[in-house]
Formats: sequence, structure tokens, C-alpha cells
Amino acid sequence: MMSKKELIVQSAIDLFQEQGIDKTTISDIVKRANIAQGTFYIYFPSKLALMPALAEEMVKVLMEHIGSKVEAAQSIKEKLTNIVDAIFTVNEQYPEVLAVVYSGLASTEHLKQWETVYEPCYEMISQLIEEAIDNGEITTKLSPKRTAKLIIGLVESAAEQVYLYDHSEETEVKKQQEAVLQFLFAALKL
Amino acid sequence: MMSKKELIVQSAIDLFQEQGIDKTTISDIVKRANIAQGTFYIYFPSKLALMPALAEEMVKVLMEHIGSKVEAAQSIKEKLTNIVDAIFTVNEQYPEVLAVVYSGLASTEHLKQWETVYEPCYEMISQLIEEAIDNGEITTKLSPKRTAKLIIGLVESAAEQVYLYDHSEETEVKKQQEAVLQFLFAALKL
Amino acid sequence: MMSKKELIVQSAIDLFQEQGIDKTTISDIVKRANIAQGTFYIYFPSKLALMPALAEEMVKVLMEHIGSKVEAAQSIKEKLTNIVDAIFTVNEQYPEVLAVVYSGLASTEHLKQWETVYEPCYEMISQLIEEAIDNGEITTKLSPKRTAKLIIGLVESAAEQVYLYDHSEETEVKKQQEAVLQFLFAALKL
Amino acid sequence: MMSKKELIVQSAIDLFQEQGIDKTTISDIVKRANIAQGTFYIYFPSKLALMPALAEEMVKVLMEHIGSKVEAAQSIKEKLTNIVDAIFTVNEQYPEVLAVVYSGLASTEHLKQWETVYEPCYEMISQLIEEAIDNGEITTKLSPKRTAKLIIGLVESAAEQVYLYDHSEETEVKKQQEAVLQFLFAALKL
DNA sequence: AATGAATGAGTATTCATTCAT
DNA sequence: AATGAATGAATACTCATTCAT
Repeated sequence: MMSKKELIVQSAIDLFQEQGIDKTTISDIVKRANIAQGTFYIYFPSKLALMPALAEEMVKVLMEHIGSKVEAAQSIKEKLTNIVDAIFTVNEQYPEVLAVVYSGLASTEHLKQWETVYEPCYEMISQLIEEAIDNGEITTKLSPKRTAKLIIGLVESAAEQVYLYDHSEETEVKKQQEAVLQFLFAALKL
Repeated sequence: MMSKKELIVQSAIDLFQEQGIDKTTISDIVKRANIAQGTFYIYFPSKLALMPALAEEMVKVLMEHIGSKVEAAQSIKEKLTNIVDAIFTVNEQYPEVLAVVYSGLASTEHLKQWETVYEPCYEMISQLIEEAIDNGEITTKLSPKRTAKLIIGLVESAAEQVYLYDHSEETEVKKQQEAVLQFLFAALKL
Repeated sequence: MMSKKELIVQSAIDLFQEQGIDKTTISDIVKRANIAQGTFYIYFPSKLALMPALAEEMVKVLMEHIGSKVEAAQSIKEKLTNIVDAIFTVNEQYPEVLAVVYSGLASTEHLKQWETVYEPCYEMISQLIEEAIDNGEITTKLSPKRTAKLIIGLVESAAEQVYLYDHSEETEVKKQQEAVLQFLFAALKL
Repeated sequence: MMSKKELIVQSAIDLFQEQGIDKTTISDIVKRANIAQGTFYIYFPSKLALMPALAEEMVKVLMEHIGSKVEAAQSIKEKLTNIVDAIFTVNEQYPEVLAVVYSGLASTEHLKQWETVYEPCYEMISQLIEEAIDNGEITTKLSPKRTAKLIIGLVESAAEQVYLYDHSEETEVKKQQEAVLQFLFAALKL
């Protein structure tokens, strides 16, 4: 059984996904979570205070998707392919929520926490890059961490384009995924 | 002299930039624009309805920056360098506004208009790519339009990282700009 | 061709009928009448100032209905039958408008004008009663004018019941009309 | 102690009586009730949504007036006399409120609820008529329920005429009350 | 910890009215 | 007489937040 806190976060994610952040009220969240209005404030001082918890959850989901697929992969190409796939999958499920998380719109105050939250994700990709550099698969003058961030930025924005803006069809999505991968391989000279 | 509608859009951009979307009220906007409360509603039914007009203005600013610099350039490398520079410059000036515009948070209802608004920008880069392909500067299997979109996504997210999330210092900004350019050149095999 | 003033009154009647007085704005009225916002104020100082003109129009319609039918009738019974029929017919066409006119809700300020407006209607029925008393058809201790007012009150409220509250079917309407006539005949010992 | 909801209804009745519906704002109502603005919206979504509760209260008051007087009465004539008296008394106290309730202006949406609200009143009179028919006091071909409705319509409109339109003096009121009673007795052949 | 009715400041929104053209 | 963009006071309504239970 979920704790009240988890119930709140889950309800918020669902509602943000369905109707957007602005149109979702705390009242909506507690109704969906089946808890009392006041209970919300035991766990979160405000609606914005939800954001870090929400980002954490999103990153957790993303990391799970990536983790399970990347371990099995051998080459850096395979690994990157799986990462792109994971990012596209998560964007398909939570386009609205990720748009908020990624663009950092949830008020300037929490932006710094977010980088912290996203850190493990950057770190993981960074590791992969470093290993690939070490064993000669990749040669680049850019630092692994910076490269990791550029990669995530590139892939996320590509995924948003198809899922959030264009509401593209399945085949278009596949093409975009293929294209971003090619672009990425070229950038890394793979 | 500016029309009332233009006054509203300009005031909104300024205020969003200064205090963010959420903290900016319609009252703030009309006060800044020096018009009556009701006048706002003659032109826009709500705050969110401002978004397309706002995006148009941002794209206009971006295009002006790009246009003036790109014409002078000769090679595709030079042109891309200038484009990246233009995008970074605009992001430096309007980080908050662009975050809103770019992340597409402005409610699901207007998302489709946005692609239309961004279209001239995509089209312009697309043209440059095509010319570069024609004269053999670039070889790529990806379509020019898709490549253009990937480039914009990549550069925009890189710029956001330094201006919105990290509030980086001048030197870090330069490094990021240099890095994204290198990444981009590699991706296009330049 | 209708004058602007007539256009305003007619549009107001139509709109009050369709959406009620409260939900009808002056803006609605001028749009329907295809005239400018300011033109309204040339003819009427406010929305409430429309009411007497509106009542006049309604009474005019009612009188026309009654007039054409009553002249042909011979006996007082026949005449009353026709009056009841006329009132029901007009109520069928303008239930909402008549509810307002009859109940006098359009603000206390114009109530006195209304009695003046309704006067010809009361007077006409009053005449009929008096004639019927004179030629021995009716015997009553009540004054003709008071009797006329009671009759109108009775028949109007009966008509409202079926058209406004119950939205009755054709057959129910006929029954109600028949009933109120019988009740009326009995009251006048006819 | 009164519930918040009752407080709202009572304040609304008082204010409608004093200044009419249109001039009474929700702000006025909550101030008079000594409750917060938001509390109003917990119980009623709008001013018009008050109407059914308001009608219920009015019917309750009317029924109390009638009930206390009719029980003591023996003959149907006495009973009707008391009913007319009760209706006139309530109309004297709440002319404005009753005008609203009775005319059904409270927006088309709630009209159906009103017949339900008025039902006990119709039913009560209907019972009296039926008893009077059973013990031979009254002979009529009309159904008791329909007769009851006609009676209420007649008496209410007669009362409105003196209290709402004409603001008649005491003696005129008495005359009107006497007249409507005579008219009614004749209609029922009493 | 949990509740949910109550709060009221803050904000959006409406619409009668004006006035320069 | 006619126009209709502009006005801004008046009002409705929301919703984050509190607190007694």
C-alpha cells in the first residue's frame, strides 16, 4: 500500500499529465488521492514544493528504463540506442510532465534542486562516455559530463517535438528516433 | 506609435522576463501597458491566449538576430557559428520567456499554432542546410528540415542549460557555446 | 424598414425570450440589431429603460390578438373564450418575456409606468364586463375594473403554469385552458 | 444556532426584500451573513442557484401561516377565507421575494425544481377541496389538484397587484381581499 | 497524523457607459 | 445620428492555506 505522500505525488503526476500544471489545483490532487485537504500540507508546504519530488519520480522512471536496457548492451552504439529508446518511451508516457520538468518552468526557486535530481542521470551517461573514450570507441575533445548534457538535451527536445508538439504518428516517431540516433552517432564520430 | 495589442504583448514579454509567468497578473500587464483592464479582453480572452502572439514576437526577434549575421557569412561553418551565436544571444536576453515558449507549457490548446509560428525559423535553417548539401559542404542522409529541427533543439537546450539552470558565468557560457558548436560540426561532419 | 429604435426593442424581446433578461447584455442586443454600441444610448438611457417599451410592445401584441377575435363574438361567454384563447396564444409565444412583464420584476422604478401601459388592456375587459352587466348577462357586486384585473391575473397565471413551469404538452394545455374557462364562467355565474 | 447554509438563505431573503435581486450582490449576502466570501460557493455555485432554497423557505413560511389557521376552521368557506388571508399576509411581508419566486424569473434552469417545491402547498389545498367535494360542500367537474393550482394563481396575483404594483393602502387591500374571496366563492359555487 | 469546513486575499472578468471621430 | 474602441468600476470567483476537532 502507498503512503499518503506517495499518493499525493502519484495523483499530481497523473493530473499534471491530464490537465496541465496550471489547471490542476491542490484541491484536485487531494480529491484524486482520496485524502483530506489539510493532509497535503503535512507533506508539502505548497504546490511548487511538489516539483522536486515529482522530478525525482520522473528521473527514477527514466533511470529504470535506461538501466534495464543498457546493462545488457555491449558497444557504446548499442548503449546509446537503448538510451534514446528509453527517453522516447518515457516521453511518450509523460509528455506534459516532462515538458515541465525539463524546461524547469516550475518557478526559479527550485531550479537548483533539479540539477541535483537530474545529476545521477547525467552522471550515468557521463560514465558511459568516459568508458567509451577509455576503450577508444569515442574520441572527443569535449568533457564527458558536458557531452552527456548535450546528448540529453538533444534527445529530449527531439522526443518533445514528436510527442508534445506534433502528436506524430507511430511511423513518424520511429523516423525521428532513427534520425536523432544517426545525428548523435555522427556527433560522436561513431 | 504602438497599437494597444502590441503594447499588451510587449508589456507581457517584459513582465514574464522579470517575474515569470505565474507571478505576472493581467492587472500587472495592463498597468505596465498603461491601458484599461477591459482593453486586454478585447484582444485576448485570457493570459494563456497571449502565448501565440508572444511566440511570434520571440521568433521575430530571433530571426532578426540570425538574419543580420548570416547574410555576411560565406561558409556553412561560419553560418552555423552565427546562428548558434544568435540563439545564445536571444537566450541571454529572454531566458524566462523562451523557457515558456520553448517548453510548450502554454497549455495544450495552443501547441499546434506554435509549430506554425516556428516554421519560418525551421525553414530558414533548412534552406541553409540544403544549399550546403548542394554545394557539397555537407553530406547527410537526414532531410534538411529534420536536421534543422534537431539543430534548433540541440542549441536551444544547450543555451537554456547555461542561462536558465546554471546561471553560468561568462567564461562557462563561452565554453558551452564552443562545445555545442563542435558537437554540431561533428554531427554534420564538417 | 424598421427604425433603429424598433430594431432595438425587437432584438431585446427575442433575446430575453431566448436567454432571459439577466443573461442578455446590451452588447448582445446591439449585435443582434446590427447597430453600434453607442446607438443604444441615443434611444434608451439604460437596459431597464427598455422595459416600458417592451411592455408596450407586448400589450400591443396581446391587444391585437384579443381585438381581432372579440369583435366577431356575440355573447360575453364567447368573448371571454376568445380572450382566454388570446392570452394563452401570446403566452405560448413569449413565456419568458411575459413572466417578466407580468410579475413586474424589472426593477421597482418602472412599476408605475407598467400599470399605465397595461391600462388599455384592463380597460377593454372592464368595458366588456360593464356591457355584460348592463344587458343582464352578468350579475356581480364587484366593480368591472377590479373584476377585469382578477380575470387577467387568473388567466395569466394559469397560462404561465403550463407554458413556463410545466412545459406541458398540447393536450394538457387544452385541458388547462378549458378548466380556467369553466372556473371563470362559474366565478361570473355564467 | 443556524448553519452557514441557513444563514446564507436568510440573508438573501432579507436583502432581496430590501433592495431587490438585481441590486443585491453576493458580497452583500456574505457580509450580512457574517461569513467569508468563499463559504458562499461551498453551498451555492451562483446567485441564481439560491432560488430553489429560497422558494422552499417561502413555501415553508406560507404553509406555516396556512396550517395554523386552517386547522381551527370548520367549513370550506372558513378554510378558504383563512388561506386567502394567509397568502395576503405572506405577500405583505415578502412582496419582492415572492415576485421573484412566483414569476419564475430565477432562470429557466431551476423552474422544474419549483413545481416540486410548491407541490406540498398544492397538495394541501387539493386535499381540502377533495374533502369538501366528498361531504358535498363543493360540486365541480375540475380535478381537485387543478382547482388548487388555479386558486393559488388567482389569489397570489391578486395579492401581488395590491402589494407590489399599486402599493395600496390598508382599506384598498381589504377590498381586494374581500373581492378575491367573493370571486373565489362564486367560482366554487359556495 | 488526519480531517475538511471555513477563510479571505487575490485575481479574473464583465459590461454599462463614454466620447472622439 | 451613428459609430465602436476604449474605459474602469463593480463584481464574481478561485484556491492556497488554516485550524479546531
